[in-house]
Amino acid sequence: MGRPRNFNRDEALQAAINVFWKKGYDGASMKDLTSAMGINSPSLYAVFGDKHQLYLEAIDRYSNDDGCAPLVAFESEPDIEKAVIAFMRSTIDYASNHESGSKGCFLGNCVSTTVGEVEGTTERLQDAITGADERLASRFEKEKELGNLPADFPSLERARLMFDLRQGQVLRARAELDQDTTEAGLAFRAKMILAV
Amino acid sequence: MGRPRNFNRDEALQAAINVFWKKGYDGASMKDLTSAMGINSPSLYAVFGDKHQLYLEAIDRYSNDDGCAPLVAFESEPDIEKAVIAFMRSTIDYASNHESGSKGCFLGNCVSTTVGEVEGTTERLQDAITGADERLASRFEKEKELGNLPADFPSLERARLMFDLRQGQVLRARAELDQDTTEAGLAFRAKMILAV
DNA sequence: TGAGTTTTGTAATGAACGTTATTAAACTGG
DNA sequence: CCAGTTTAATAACGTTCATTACAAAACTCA
Repeated sequence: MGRPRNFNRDEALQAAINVFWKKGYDGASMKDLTSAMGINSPSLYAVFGDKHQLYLEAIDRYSNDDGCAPLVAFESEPDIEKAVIAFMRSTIDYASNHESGSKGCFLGNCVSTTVGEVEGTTERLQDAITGADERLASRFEKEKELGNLPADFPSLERARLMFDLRQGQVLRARAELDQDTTEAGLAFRAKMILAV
Repeated sequence: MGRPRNFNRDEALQAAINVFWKKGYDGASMKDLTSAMGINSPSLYAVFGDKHQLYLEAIDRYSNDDGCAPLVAFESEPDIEKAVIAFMRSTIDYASNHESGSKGCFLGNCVSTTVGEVEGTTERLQDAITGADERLASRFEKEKELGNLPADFPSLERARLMFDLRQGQVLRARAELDQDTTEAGLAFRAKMILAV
């Protein structure tokens, strides 16, 4: 069986992500996947291997793309305090208003459901978490060099703090709780993260 | 079909919780459930209705029992700062070393996988979250009355902060990341939560 | 002990699962 | 326009799913 010709592999993968995101690994049936991706099952097997490989590829793709939207927001705002707020606001927005209609964070769902259950997920998801920690921390380090943060600022510790807070916001979004409530107190959180 | 006589309903329900916790709603097969619960499927249907009702009952039971172990730890420690630390330490310990071998938090998994997908879960899980917020906040209010916290202390906001932090710790536990790393910086978090 | 009822175990149900063989269609180069 | 090859769709595979009918065993109370 050869590969299909005129279809967009990236779009199909994105569609698969949305299905896995909404229904989980076990909850997503091949029928759910193929109909969302606009291909038949033989094509899916030809292009992606099988359901399991497709899932791993979905994780990789999301990790390098959508998943780090808040990180990008954090890195592209020059002022560090505004950057922290941008990170959290982006998290909330992304987790509540994603175009696919899915709520929360795909990677967070993967952690909840497949670590220790589906082969190959643990390493990927651990890397995603520690990678985010380090990426946040490196921005803090840069600010220290610039003199915008004190020399004894514990970058990694605060990066983890920031990331942990994020998970609570994601949980509330996924539970479809009021988004405005979640936004309240955001300024204090930013100050706190940056406090010595 | 009548109800089985000599088996412990509570133990069976707890076993079901552990299966759902580890495998999720879709991932848990009736075979997984019945063999863990030590009953045959006809008995399960007689006692709990069906898989769906069993799941809802598992949520209720966990909400009123295991799920609030950190809340109890928080409420039973007299000193408020130590209480905050006790809450977080209990969270970490519970999420990493539960006797069942399951990692993270069952309710967190439920939110990730079944809100909007399995009927009856959304209200329950929303109540669990906001209920925890309020229970934490009420302790803060009590401390305010006692003069241990300033009169303008924003109890609910800090309760939410505390709960959100918890989710990050739970995520790391579920991802099987180093527990000690998660414990580091705990003292700062407590001070921060209580800061004006 | 023995009739009647309740509990337990087995087995069968139809549907849906992931996966693949097979057939039909579309495109290619000559 | 036709032979050869690549892509798409259908249909079938065996398995497992949640659920239930049914048969065997155990207990209750006389």
